[in-house]
Amino acid sequence: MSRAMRIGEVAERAGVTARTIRYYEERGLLGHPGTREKGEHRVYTEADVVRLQELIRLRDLLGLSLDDLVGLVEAEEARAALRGQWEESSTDEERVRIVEASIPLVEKQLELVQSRRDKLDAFEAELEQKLGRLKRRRSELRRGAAA
Amino acid sequence: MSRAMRIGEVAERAGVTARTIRYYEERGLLGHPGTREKGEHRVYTEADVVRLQELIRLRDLLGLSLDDLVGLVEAEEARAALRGQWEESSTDEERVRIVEASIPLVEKQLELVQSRRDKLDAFEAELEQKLGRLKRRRSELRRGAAA
DNA sequence: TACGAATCTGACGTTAACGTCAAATAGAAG
DNA sequence: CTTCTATTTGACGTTAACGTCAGATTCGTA
Repeated sequence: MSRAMRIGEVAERAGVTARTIRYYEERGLLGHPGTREKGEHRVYTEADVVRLQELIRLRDLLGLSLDDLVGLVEAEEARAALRGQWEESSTDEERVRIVEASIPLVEKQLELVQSRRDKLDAFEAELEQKLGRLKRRRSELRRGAAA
Repeated sequence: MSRAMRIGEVAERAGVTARTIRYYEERGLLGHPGTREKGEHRVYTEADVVRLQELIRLRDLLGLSLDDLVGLVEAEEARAALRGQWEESSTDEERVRIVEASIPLVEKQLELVQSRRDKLDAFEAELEQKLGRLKRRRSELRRGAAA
């Protein structure tokens, strides 16, 4: 198990405030529901930090809203729940199910990232064309002005 | 000259509302200041549509705030103003200055787009690694479960 | 066990980027 | 000139994503 941490440390490592973390939990993005008495301090692990950092990244790089993020996470958990009903046998099967549930989530994230990158590629190409036209036009004008 | 248009048509073509266009003008991003009597309808050209679409794109793809966009645009106009003081001679020199003023702006946009794309590339690579690990782990677990 | 720093739980405040509404007006069409 | 629709200005409303504050409480430490 990784070292236990409290909200302040997690916030600092993820580059957000404690308020943000509480708000994300309130929205259902973070935290282990039902494992904390009212008033107790929240306890996090290394995996939670990684998770939070991923969410922040999706938010910042793709501009996803918290609703979007909730959608992603819920899709993950819905799959996990469906799989969970089907058969609850050994501990190894349990792990398989966890792994299988997270694969479509990562695939979805990949789609989002790639789609955005494609759009940026197209934008970049247009800007380069435009820059080329401007530079060409500039030298043409300079030639004309010098004549 | 390209066909003249009013705010409704511009809004539809750019995929925004008229309110957004007025707000952008209020923030100094759009419109030709001092060329309209109070109460008159706003008149736009094809170039204005292109300009607006670019702003929308920077906003949506990069998540730039209106303050960010104002910063970009002001940088452009500041250069144009500086250049304008220096020498005001012929009409051709005028055009050179306009072209020269817009080059750094396009370059700045290119930087922003490329920087964002780099980050997305890195994110994409990480997600693919993660996906590979998950799939490998899945087949390992299945093998173990079958034994 | 007493202390002090960090955390907890409400609750209300803030900002950007528009949405919405009303009354007046502009401008194209007949 | 009338009519009708789109537009204008001004003002207030809305939402997401936290910020901020206060008083109570928890938890590592001396």
